[in-house]
Amino acid sequence: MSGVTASVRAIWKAVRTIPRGRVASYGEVAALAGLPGRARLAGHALRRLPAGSDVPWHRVVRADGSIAFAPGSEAHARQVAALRGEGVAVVRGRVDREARDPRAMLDALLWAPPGAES
DNA sequence: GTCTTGACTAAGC
DNA sequence: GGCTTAGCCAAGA
Repeated sequence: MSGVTASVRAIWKAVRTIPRGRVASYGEVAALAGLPGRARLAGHALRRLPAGSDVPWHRVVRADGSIAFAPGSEAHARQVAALRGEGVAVVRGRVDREARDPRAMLDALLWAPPGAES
């Protein structure tokens, strides 16, 4: 359809499963998309993301919870603002631990894998 | 067709 | 906490 590969679309779909007020790392998103270890692919998928899409890309951060964009950049500020708007605390360019608590990994399994919702 | 770059990660120092 | 190395895949030149 849009020239993007199925893998990229799988990433987008996975990002949409991230619950509001919660964040996921690129690696988690890739795993959710059925592509474990392809974290870098997740980054490309988001970069390929068309403007105005319904994909909450701002909920995707690095493995350590830091924003992938360079601090001070417009994209960085926009992501921080979007996260805060959902109740996610962002300090020094990193999301608060609460949003990426290890226990949240259990929730990841409850996010319902593709095709399991409702 | 090959080479480089990139919104990454894990491991080692 | 930081920097470097190696591995991964896709898009652009």
